[in-house]
Amino acid sequence: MNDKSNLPPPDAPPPDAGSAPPAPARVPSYLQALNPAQCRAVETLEGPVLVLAGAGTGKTRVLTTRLAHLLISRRASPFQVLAVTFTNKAAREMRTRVAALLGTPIEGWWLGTFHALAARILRRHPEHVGLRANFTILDTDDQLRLIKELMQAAAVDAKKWPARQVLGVIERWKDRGLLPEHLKTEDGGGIAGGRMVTLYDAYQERLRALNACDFGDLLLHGLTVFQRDAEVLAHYHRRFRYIMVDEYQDTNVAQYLWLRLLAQGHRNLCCVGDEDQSIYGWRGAEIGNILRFEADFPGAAVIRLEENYRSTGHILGAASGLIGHNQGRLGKTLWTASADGDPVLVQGHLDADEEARWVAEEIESLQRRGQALGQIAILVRAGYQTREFEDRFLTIGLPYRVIGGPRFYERLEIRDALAYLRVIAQPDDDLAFERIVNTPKRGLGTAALKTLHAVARQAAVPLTEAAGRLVETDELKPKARAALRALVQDFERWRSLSGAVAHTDLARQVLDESGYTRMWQTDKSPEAPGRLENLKELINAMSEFDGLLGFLEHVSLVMETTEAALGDMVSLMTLHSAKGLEFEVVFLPGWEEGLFPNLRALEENGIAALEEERRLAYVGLTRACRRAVICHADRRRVYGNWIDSVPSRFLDELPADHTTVTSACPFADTLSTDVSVARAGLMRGVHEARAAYVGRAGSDTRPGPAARRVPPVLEGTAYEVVPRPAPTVPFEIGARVFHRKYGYGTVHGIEAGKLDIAFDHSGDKKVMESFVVPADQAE
DNA sequence: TGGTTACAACTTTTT
DNA sequence: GTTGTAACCA
Repeated sequence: MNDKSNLPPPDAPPPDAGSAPPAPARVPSYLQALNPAQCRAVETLEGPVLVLAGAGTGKTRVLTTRLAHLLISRRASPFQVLAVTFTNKAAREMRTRVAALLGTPIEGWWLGTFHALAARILRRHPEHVGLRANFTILDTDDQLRLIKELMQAAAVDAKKWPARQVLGVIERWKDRGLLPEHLKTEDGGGIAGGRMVTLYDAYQERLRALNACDFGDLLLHGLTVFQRDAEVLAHYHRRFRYIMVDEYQDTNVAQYLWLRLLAQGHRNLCCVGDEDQSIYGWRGAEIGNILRFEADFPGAAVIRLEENYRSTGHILGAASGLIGHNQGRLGKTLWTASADGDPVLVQGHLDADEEARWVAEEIESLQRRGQALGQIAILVRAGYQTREFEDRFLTIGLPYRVIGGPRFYERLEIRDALAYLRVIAQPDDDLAFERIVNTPKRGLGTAALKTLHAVARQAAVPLTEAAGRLVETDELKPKARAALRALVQDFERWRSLSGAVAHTDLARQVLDESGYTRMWQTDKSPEAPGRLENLKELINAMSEFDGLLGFLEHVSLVMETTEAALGDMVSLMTLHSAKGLEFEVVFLPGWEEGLFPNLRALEENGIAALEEERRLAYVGLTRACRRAVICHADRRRVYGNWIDSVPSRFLDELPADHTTVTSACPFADTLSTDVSVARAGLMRGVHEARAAYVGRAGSDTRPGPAARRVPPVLEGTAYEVVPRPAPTVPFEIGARVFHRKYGYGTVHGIEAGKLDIAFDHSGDKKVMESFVVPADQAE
């Protein structure tokens, strides 16, 4: 806990009485590396501070240096600093970078995500909210099953109001710090037949009975604990002398309230953020938090980081011009000392396929000039846009990776395995029990489950307990009874082992003895081997943790996949997942009305959504270091039908002196009037927007020579040209092959390194030889 | 209980 | 066009 011994000798004399802040004899080297604004952000330690850190202005550097500075100058011990991030990745990065600055790893400090820190506190005081210390943290899957159950019990039509939507409403309430008792019965409008609040109430009640909470509850319960127990709050006030928050623009109301309560102690709250990069409003983030900071914390110092170290002048100019159209801003003027570079290129296309083909050609041409593929990204508004690019890249054999796929802990087999472990760790976890009671099949079907539920409800006990009682009666048919008894005994045995055996061995044993492993071994579907592999990987991951409980906590709070291995490949991802990253070359396809700005977003949230979409565009542009290319297509297939599209209004908002506009549309200057009309319609209202989106033929409004393509010019850094690996094995017609994306298939045509493959589940595709392996070599 | 068919949905996503 | 879920049937 106390890590003073870990710290290097301080630059300043140690505080003897702990009162007077020590004055460093000289400016430490880690401060000399900063620019004046960054320096001020690091050295302004007392009182509320808002650091407005524009894109690429060295935000992380400031945060980590500030943290290191607090420790090195002996103003605070590690355990007196609370450092909150939004993602585990950010927390990890801060941890390693501070450790690097200090030259030693820090332990016992409070650095983590809102949720992880809140959970840590809640585990210490769970009784205030009716929980026990071993409470379960539910994931979306569990939440939805629970909601569905409750909706069925309340006879709410799940067709009309999908459980997803109901859960969404509850989560937004939680984001805003609202408990059922804060709401009026009619809140929630007509959703779920007007019974939203009743459902919310029932949901919370069930969670308590399950000794479980969801993500929102971690914060909400945290607030309740602080409000109910002044002693507890005072304890954390004493403890946290300095509080630092990253990505403040992404905090929701509950997080804001939580921070405000904790910061009341010493008032040393430093929030870092950028209102122009607030892109999570749709999941409860409240941009008002950052806009209101000075009003919330009177006397706050506001420090702007405006020197951008990432992008060229033209990219920065284009991005700044665009974001300047937003109203809700605190305002920053980013500048750079680097060269102007090339103007942002705006390129029109006929359709999405042509767009993908063109981008692929550009990438190949960049590659020929030595551009590393790993420094090229394609950032899309919606996940499905990656399809055309993937198809194209597969055809021409361009290596790429898609970021943001399905996550490890969300896979079916992993969730099943975890359910077994959860029941062992927390017998009240009915959701986990239900999940595996008949997986693998043990003849405990709907009838047996119904009886079991009845017993549980009648005696008001959890399912595990009810199962124990039920097998003593003859309510079940003999076969079902025997099966259930076996399961009950299994769990008793495993639970008694859990103290004695290593948790990894326990897990292995549970999977074997329950028949779960065998279930997949006998399964002949193509996914089965992979699933078994994943189960092994799960046990592997467990060994990093001391015990079962610690592992389960990790799984609940860190729902992320470990970083994919970094090969030299083009990255494909959504704009949202690109936040915080940077690439030398960025392609931004699909800048069309309806897609971007996104029509559904506008429908839901009007002008606020439009500004958020614009921030998303800003985030996209500012990811680029040297070159940004924006594309739009005249038509695009949306769910099977062709939709004519109009170039995005954001294109008009790009300052002309920072952009070069070309178009592949041969009618570029003949249809332009309709477009302005359509755009005007979008400004007036959403219904007209829809008409504009679906109804008009698209073209580029800008005058100028059609179809003249301005080739991208890169500044002359030379790179090693990496030769593509030669195809591995020659394939024959009829060969069974495996493909990373499309699965198993049969070759039925070969020409010039490309294979025609009939995939078992993905239809016929033309694929480069180097992208498939013989079926028997598949992982 | 498993398998098939019909129907609808379908923006972004971390914890 | 694709995918996932719910209802229905053998």
